[in-house]
Amino acid sequence: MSPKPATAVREAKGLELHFALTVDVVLLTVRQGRLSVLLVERRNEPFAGRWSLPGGFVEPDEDIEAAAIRELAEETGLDRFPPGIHLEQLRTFGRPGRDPRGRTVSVAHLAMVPDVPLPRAGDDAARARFWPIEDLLTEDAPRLAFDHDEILRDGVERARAKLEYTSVALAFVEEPFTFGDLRRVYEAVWGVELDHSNFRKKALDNDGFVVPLGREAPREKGGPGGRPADLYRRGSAFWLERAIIRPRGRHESAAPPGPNGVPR
Amino acid sequence: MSPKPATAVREAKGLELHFALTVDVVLLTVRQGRLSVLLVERRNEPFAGRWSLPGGFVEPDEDIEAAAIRELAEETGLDRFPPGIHLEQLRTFGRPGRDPRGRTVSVAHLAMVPDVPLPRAGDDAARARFWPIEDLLTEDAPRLAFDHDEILRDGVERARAKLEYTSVALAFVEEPFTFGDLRRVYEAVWGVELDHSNFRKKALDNDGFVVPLGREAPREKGGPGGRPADLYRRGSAFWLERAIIRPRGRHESAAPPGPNGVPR
DNA sequence: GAAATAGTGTCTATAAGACAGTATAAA
DNA sequence: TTTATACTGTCTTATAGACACTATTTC
Repeated sequence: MSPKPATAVREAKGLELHFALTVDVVLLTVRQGRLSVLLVERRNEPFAGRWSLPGGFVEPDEDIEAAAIRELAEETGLDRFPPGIHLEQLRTFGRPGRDPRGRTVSVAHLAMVPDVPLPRAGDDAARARFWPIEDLLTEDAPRLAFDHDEILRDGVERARAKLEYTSVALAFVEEPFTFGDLRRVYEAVWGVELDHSNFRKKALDNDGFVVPLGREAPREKGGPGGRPADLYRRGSAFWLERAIIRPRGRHESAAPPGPNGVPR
Repeated sequence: MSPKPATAVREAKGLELHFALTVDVVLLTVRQGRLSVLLVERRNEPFAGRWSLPGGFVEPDEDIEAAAIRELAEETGLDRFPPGIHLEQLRTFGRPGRDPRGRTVSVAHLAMVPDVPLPRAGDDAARARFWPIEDLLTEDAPRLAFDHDEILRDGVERARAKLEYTSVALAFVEEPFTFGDLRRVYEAVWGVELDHSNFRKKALDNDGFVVPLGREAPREKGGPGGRPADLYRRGSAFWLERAIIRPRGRHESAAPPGPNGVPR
């Protein structure tokens, strides 16, 4: 089915077009051992000068996911997505009043990428940079534009949970990678230290998670010493047969009740 | 912040309102030992006469979740939600062309309720009834309106997964309930048989999952015999400390790749 | 009595976690 | 040599699953 022009849509019988639709993206990466998110400094009102998640309006005949990819490219210069990138819908935020300009509904996305080069600022963003999560989810952190603080918290929690039972951690590393690389991803996202030996055992217990390349990584000169590590590439499995569970309380606490008085 | 009238919204600077916004609800329940979903027969075009998920347009100044609750009430007569009901966002569907009338974006929701009385048809729906899931997810099942087949599959899979690591199964039972009641919920949603003894052990291992009431249920006359069961009510925990895992392959298979070539 | 359902306990296989020991590199 | 990292194996404990046994009801 081909999309209709906006004029035809507007005149369609019984269809009232009251909403502006946007996409926002929580783009996570691991840099220098810290889970970080890409933020852009807003150039225009509302919230000019405030930091926000990259995003923008969906075009009238554009698919939602395509809009998320396009906005990432326009605002950050990430115009060619690295292989293995993960992109999924997070949740849709549509509280009346969340945008002072009027009724906008935002489909939030979660993306995970390897440690890519620093993005350049695009048309809509004055500046774009990665922020360590630990510098944002505190009391005295800068408040983000719109309801992006809430979206960011949702995205981080989704990522932390999803590392347990899927292979999305692989989206954070570039091939080939070592078990050390992969373990440091888990440690950065979860903010914990993991036992080398047990981590390897659990990862290898999951068929199709990682594939050994049978070679050894040369150590970088100037770095620390140590035995060269075996190299791996991403396997084909998405769901892990045996979850790699976070140490301690697997889920921190009970979720806050939603508007209906029900935990989400 | 108070919502603005639609006219003000439409004239807001730089805000083009190209989208109609709808909500759809996958309302699940367990009836006669079978996981079932509420469907309504459409009265109006498009897809008049086809079965669809209950749902409809979000009003210009209405919160999205409130719209989901309102539509359920209007279309099904479920105007007073039973206590313990669960309602959460599922995913947003916005492919251009999914609604032949023009560009509509639907925020799909997942709801779980106890075995409530048969709903009555409302204004927008000719008929409303519960359909067993097993009669819908097969090859020769009736095709639902719009992309509701896909939404339904998403909702059922979400519910099946969420029974493992949260207490949402409690949304399917009325208080007080027995371990037999609760076990039959898991069996119906997962389509498996569970060992009585081990199920009880695992449920009781989770603090705050269920609370014993210290009384015994009288057996119904006319039914099968058996020792009267202890009664329980819902506990306060939402996340389960120790997941109650499905037998066999916990996740059936790898997810199909999304538009970006990446599993969701 | 038989059949059905509920509650309790026990045994075994497996998985999780702690940790010791060996291997190979840089400085 | 010391330090740092990687790989391998072992031991203990915890959990999962199978299943036996008892308890209390209907028919």
